[in-house]
Amino acid sequence: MTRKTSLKDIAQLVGVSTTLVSYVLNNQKINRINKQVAEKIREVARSLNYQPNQIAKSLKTNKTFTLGLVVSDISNPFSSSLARIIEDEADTYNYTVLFGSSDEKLQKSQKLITTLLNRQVDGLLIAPPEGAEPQLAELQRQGIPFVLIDRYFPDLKTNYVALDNYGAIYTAVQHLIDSGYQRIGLITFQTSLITLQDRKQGYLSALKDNHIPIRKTWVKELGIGSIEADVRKAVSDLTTGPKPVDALLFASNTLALYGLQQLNALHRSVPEDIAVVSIDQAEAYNLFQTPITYIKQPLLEMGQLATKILLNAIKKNNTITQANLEGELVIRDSTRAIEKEIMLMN
Amino acid sequence: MTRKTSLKDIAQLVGVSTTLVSYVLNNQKINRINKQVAEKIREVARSLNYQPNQIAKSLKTNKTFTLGLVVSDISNPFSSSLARIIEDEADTYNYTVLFGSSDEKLQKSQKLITTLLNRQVDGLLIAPPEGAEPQLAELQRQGIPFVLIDRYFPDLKTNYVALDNYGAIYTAVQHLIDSGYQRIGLITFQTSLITLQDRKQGYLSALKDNHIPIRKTWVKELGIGSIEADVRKAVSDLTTGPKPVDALLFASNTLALYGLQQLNALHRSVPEDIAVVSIDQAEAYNLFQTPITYIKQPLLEMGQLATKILLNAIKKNNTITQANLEGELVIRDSTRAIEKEIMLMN
DNA sequence: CTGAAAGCGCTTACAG
DNA sequence: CTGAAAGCGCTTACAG
Repeated sequence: MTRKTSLKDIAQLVGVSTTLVSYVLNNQKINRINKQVAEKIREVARSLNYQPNQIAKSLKTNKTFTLGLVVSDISNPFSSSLARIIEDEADTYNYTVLFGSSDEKLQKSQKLITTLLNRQVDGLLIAPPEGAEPQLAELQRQGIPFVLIDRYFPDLKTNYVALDNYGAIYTAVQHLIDSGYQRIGLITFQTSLITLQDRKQGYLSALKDNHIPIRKTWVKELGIGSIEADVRKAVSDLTTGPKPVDALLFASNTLALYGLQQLNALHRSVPEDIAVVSIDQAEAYNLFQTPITYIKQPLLEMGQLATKILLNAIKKNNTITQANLEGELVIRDSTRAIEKEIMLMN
Repeated sequence: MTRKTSLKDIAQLVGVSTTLVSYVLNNQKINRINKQVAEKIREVARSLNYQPNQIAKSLKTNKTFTLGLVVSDISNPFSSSLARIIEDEADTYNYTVLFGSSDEKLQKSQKLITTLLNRQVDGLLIAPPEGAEPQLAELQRQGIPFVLIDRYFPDLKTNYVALDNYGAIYTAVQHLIDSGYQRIGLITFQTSLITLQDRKQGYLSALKDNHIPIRKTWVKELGIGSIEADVRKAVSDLTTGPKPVDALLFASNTLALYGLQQLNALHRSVPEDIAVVSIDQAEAYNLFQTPITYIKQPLLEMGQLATKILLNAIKKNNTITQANLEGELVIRDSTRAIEKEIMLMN
């Protein structure tokens, strides 16, 4: 690689000090500098196609204009959509984004954080896996600016931006009930993460408030082992037998994707045989036999707000911001009110 | 942020020079160094939780162990899947990935490349937009290591890893013909990019080799304006009228996603009314009324190979590698052979 | 076996 | 209005 031109090259060509070149190209103390000299410097810089070495700049200024993004898996549509929004927002402030996937593993998450910090990112956006409290507490202790996205820990006083999970699911279940569904199953992950816990809680509260007795068998909490097989089995279990559920709530897009496939495989009609609600939008829902009612996450707001909070934190603004944004229930055909046999029998 | 511990801190505490500390922590000249001193240095480093400042290291060594990834849009499943594979492969060699989305725009692509280079990435992985030849030629002139992914330019002697687009589509069309389809429509983008040109060429050649006359109206080349509306119109045009096509080939996952929705809207049965083949896998295809036959891109091989080639190029290996990888035609129900009325009429 | 010193490419307080 | 000099945190050729 041919050596890039440096401040020194320009200084020598113009016959001035690097100090002056630096000031001019950074538009500093510009009113004190001889106009002709400044113009000459700019001209030479242009002709040599000067590009500042950010690394050198960073070493001196202790700022890299780089953000670290730790998601669960960048190939998941939720993560990649968020990544795109963060990229755009960061770009507005001349920041670039380094990313990594933790695969919901504590160790990978820790390794990523360390790597990103060694690369001197100015701050971190993190979707932390279950049990990440100690890692995050350590970051806090070190005074490193970070914002959690999608997930957070109630015991940790950190910046975060997440969905109002409780409210979103509550609304969805209420909508199902209002549409005449009473036997509502929930397929979710088995995890202590507040995100999923709140979703379950929203479901339970909505049932309770509507005086619908809660049945343990209606809630399927899946491990992170063989998701596809587990979802398929859960769907079969819930929709088969003498008293199948009449509605199904999926607590994530991955769960919904596999669950809907299983409903296809079982030749269930939606919503005639069973109503369906999912969380997270996915292009895929549009290809299903029936358009799916879903809870739309405010991804744009989430990504932009998280980035803004982080940039503020980097600027030593020490307020803590915690945001639980409202989801939007997008009602489509999969939760249409159905004349129920059970009603006809009454 | 509390100041991080530096080499100097360790040196002072142990009572040696930073030179020695640097050697020990980098396992250099280790056989010449006093074992006890080395052990002491390691111990202190550990106790202070020393983390080297990569920025300082980079400035000196001129290596950042960072790769720049320029995709069209990180939120597109094709890009994000590739990003994930590249991330994992890069991580194997202790590299981290900076990413950016060009949105198929020359100017954004150029700006991204400049930004990434200013951040001193060791090399670039680029999915270039149409017309990027001059940008890339300039990179070549500067001796900057890079590898193109998914797209490339025949006139440019650069590293690239892409699909054998011609072969993949040829195989798909042959498969359609073998299944009894004769009136095959192609929906693609209007672009000079070889990727899409080869796809069209594969389609045309397969028809020709099978002595099926080529009809211009069967090929819809869409601009990048309002994709969804254009796809829907193209699908309607091709499947309506006195002589509709009996099979439809989508040249990208986005096209397929919208096209399939339109087939749903038009109440067309697949494959009874019309057969469908798409390129790129997408989870979505599984939710469609009929599982879709598609050309599976070898994403894993593509991402890994591209990363390996780039890392080799960074190590001053000057061979140029150009790879057109084979796609795999995954045959499913959407191209099942159908008893055709037209055949019955014979 | 060990260390003083130069230098990577910048920024910036200070002096004139 | 301008420049010499120090320094960011490392690495490494060189000398002893």
